[in-house]
Amino acid sequence: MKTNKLCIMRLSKYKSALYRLKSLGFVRIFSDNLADAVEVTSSQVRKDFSIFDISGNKRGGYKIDELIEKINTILGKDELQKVVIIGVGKLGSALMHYPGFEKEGIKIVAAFDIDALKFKHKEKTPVLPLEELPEFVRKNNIKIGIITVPATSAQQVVEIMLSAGIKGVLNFAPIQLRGNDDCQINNVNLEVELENLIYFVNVLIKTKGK
Amino acid sequence: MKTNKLCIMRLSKYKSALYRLKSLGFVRIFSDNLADAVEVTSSQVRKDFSIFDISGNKRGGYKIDELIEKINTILGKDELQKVVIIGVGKLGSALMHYPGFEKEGIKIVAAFDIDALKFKHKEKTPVLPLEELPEFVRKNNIKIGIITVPATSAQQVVEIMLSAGIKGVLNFAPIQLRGNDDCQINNVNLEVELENLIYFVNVLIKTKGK
DNA sequence: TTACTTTTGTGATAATATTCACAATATATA
DNA sequence: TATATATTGTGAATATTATCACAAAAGTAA
Ligand SMILES: NC(=O)c1ccc[n+]([C@@H]2O[C@H](COP(=O)([O-])OP(=O)(O)OC[C@H]3O[C@@H](n4cnc5c(N)ncnc54)[C@H](O)[C@@H]3O)[C@@H](O)[C@H]2O)c1
Ligand SMILES: NC(=O)c1ccc[n+]([C@@H]2O[C@H](COP(=O)([O-])OP(=O)(O)OC[C@H]3O[C@@H](n4cnc5c(N)ncnc54)[C@H](O)[C@@H]3O)[C@@H](O)[C@H]2O)c1
Repeated sequence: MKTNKLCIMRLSKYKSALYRLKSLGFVRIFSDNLADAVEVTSSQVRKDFSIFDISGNKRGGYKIDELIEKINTILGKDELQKVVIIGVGKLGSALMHYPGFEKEGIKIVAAFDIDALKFKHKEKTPVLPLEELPEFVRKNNIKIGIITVPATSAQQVVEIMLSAGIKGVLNFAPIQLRGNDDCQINNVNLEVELENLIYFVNVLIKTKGK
Repeated sequence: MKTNKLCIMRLSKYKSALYRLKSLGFVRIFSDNLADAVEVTSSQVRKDFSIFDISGNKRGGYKIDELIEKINTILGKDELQKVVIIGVGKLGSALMHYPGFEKEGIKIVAAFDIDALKFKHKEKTPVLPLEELPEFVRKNNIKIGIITVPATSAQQVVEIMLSAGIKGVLNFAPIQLRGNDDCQINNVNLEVELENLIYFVNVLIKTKGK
């Protein structure tokens, strides 16, 4: 079973589109419709599905409910995913209180900081001292953590997370983190995203000029 | 000149690594060092450079200052990039006040919302009514906008932006936006990012089990 | 029931992206 | 200055990803 990051991201997008289409009253769907919704080709959709042995009905398409369920299973969403956030600054607290994650079965169960002013032991999503992270992670069997600390602290934080047993990190600090083979580190680098956009807009403007 | 999105993103990362290496006292750099810093292969670095006719010295590597300048030129960073934000909620205001963009020559010059409670006409980065966006964009020759409104408003907002003359959109709403050939729309979908991470962590845990 | 149409599923093919490998050459060394 | 060595720059080779194209299957209509 060959998979790659882009393929998995497309699965997420298919799922999201399927929820929308379902709420619009659709019960069955064709690769064509999904392709439109996600802006890929229909053979891309079918190929992605075939990689995961998702099959529909020739001429009948796919049943939306079944499809959503299969994709959720592939994406490991059968159970609620518990996630912690490290760094409760501007970005961290925006993420912490974002209701969109819980709708997707992702629950921010706690956050950690080193600034005592940020601590909130009694909230439904507590903000705790960083020292308590290892114990919390072990007790609650947390696998995923989000890093929203300044770049200068990020490497140090990731090391604490790894030794606590975290297996997956989503890092927002604009710096390349060193991990190990036991842990998947993905980066969201918004400076890079903006620069990329600026580049392609410049290309666009130039090629339109002629 | 063949380019692709990943290659441009790597250029951004090289640049970021170069600033760091420079601050550490380096003056010259080899493809090998950069490769380490960005976690790619050294031939990837050299190939990326050769695509843009960036050349170094055989045996002498690259001069950091020249390299930074060349990459900045490619990325269109010779002049300050003015950007607007639409949607001053939790995420939008985090981005609006993030100093990291200005360091990279990206300036958030104004934000727009429909909620009168958010308006701030007198701040250095004003929050203005959405109706004023078209005029502001034209007067200030803005090319880039960031969408941080709820998914339900995003399509409507992007249409206003396009007709105002915006050429590039960074969209944080978890929905596929329709644009046109005159405009580059890039998406940052954090739900998708997290789901992706969860998938690969599950793969990791499974393969470690055996 | 049969002919016709639509859509899937997938091997073959094409396009893209990365790595290899090595000649060319700039610098260091003796 | 001559020799040794490290590093670039890039075609060729490989690997990865996406598209094509069509046989097979399933629904529809007559
Ligand atoms: N704010 C944005 O819009 C934005 C955009 C792009 C990238 N980022 C990146 O995201 C990260 C957070 O940005 P922010 O604007 O929220 O910063 P911030 O300064 O508002 O918040 C950082 C938080 O991390 C905490 N912290 C610092 N060191 C820590 C440590 N060792 N352990 C635990 N907590 C620690 C601080 O107490 C603070 O609460 C930064 O790396 C930044 O570069 C932010
Ligand atoms: N907060 C997060 O951490 C987070 C994470 C992932 C994705 N997102 C996405 O980012 C977007 C913003 O999230 P948020 O948490 O900041 O939401 P929010 O509700 O805090 O803020 C939304 C803002 O947009 C404004 N708005 C609504 N309709 C508008 C319109 N038509 N024109 C201009 N402004 C309008 C609202 O007045 C509000 O100020 C959403 O699409 C959300 O799905 C947010």
